Amino acid sequence: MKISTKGRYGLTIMISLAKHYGEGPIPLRKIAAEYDLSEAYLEQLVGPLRNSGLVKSVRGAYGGYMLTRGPKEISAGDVIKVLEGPIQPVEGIEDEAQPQRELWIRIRDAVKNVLETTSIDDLANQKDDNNENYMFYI
Amino acid sequence: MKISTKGRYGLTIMISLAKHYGEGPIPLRKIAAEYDLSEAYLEQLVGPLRNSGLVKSVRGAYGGYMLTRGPKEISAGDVIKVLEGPIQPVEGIEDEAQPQRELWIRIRDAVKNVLETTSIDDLANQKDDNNENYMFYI
DNA sequence: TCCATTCCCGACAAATATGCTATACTATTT
DNA sequence: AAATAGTATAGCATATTTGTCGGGAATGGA
Repeated sequence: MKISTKGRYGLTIMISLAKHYGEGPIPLRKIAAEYDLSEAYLEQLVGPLRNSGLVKSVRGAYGGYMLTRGPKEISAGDVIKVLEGPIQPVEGIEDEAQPQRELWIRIRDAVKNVLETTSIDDLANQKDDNNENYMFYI
Repeated sequence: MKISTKGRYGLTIMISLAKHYGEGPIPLRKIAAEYDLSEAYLEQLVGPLRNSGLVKSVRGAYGGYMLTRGPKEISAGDVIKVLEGPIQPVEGIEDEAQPQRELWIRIRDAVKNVLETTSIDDLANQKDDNNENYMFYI
């Protein structure tokens, strides 16, 4: 049970955009350099973020990405959902009454609650530091 | 962010043992048949459970596995931790003050709380049914 | 107009994880 | 001794993860 770099880097992008909110488009090159990540990989991750409407892009020189809403209006769950898949299982959990059902629901709801009540703005205003490359195991 | 069959089948084993608690050793063959799972695969999963002291084995004819403690004294977290990896990240989260740090801690604590307050006995006394093979996405 | 910058798109690939199967044991009970 | 059952290890097909690479297309500035 883990959150992969996909979700983590995705949050990194969103947090960086939140920090520069209102400053116009921010290029991925800058974010990649700032956090020492692969720009090409970030490009892959930002695709879904754009398609889901969390960020918008400006092409060309001096282009980049920017949040479509204020950092307070975007939750960590919005980002994780797009990059790591749905928080709620697509099928099975509602109709199947397996013994573990109650446990999965409890866990899902607990995680959901945290993800939905934590905004990108909250995270952007944490103390900043470098971005380690380890996998986070829950 | 998902829980794989490893953790799910592991819980299935533990729940089955909880249901037959006090009846002596239960062979994996029986559990595998009851839930229509591969016995050989369950054998792989029960290894870590034995090594971590959650179950003990009795070899030979009429042998099998049994819980080392009462079902109320074993939490879902005990099982998940063994099969899916540590709930707490091994390194990094404490000393690295990355922006997401607070979020990971909040999620970890929320999940941890659910896993630790839900006992195997709780799950064994849920309404029983078959065990679907889908992946559970959080 | 040309060019550097930047987003956009799709293919590919190495590494790891998942979900098993198979084999060959060893230990214990009857 | 034979049957039952656990133990250990290896292999393997598939999927996912974590990227890389190459080529476009749009844009702004010189």
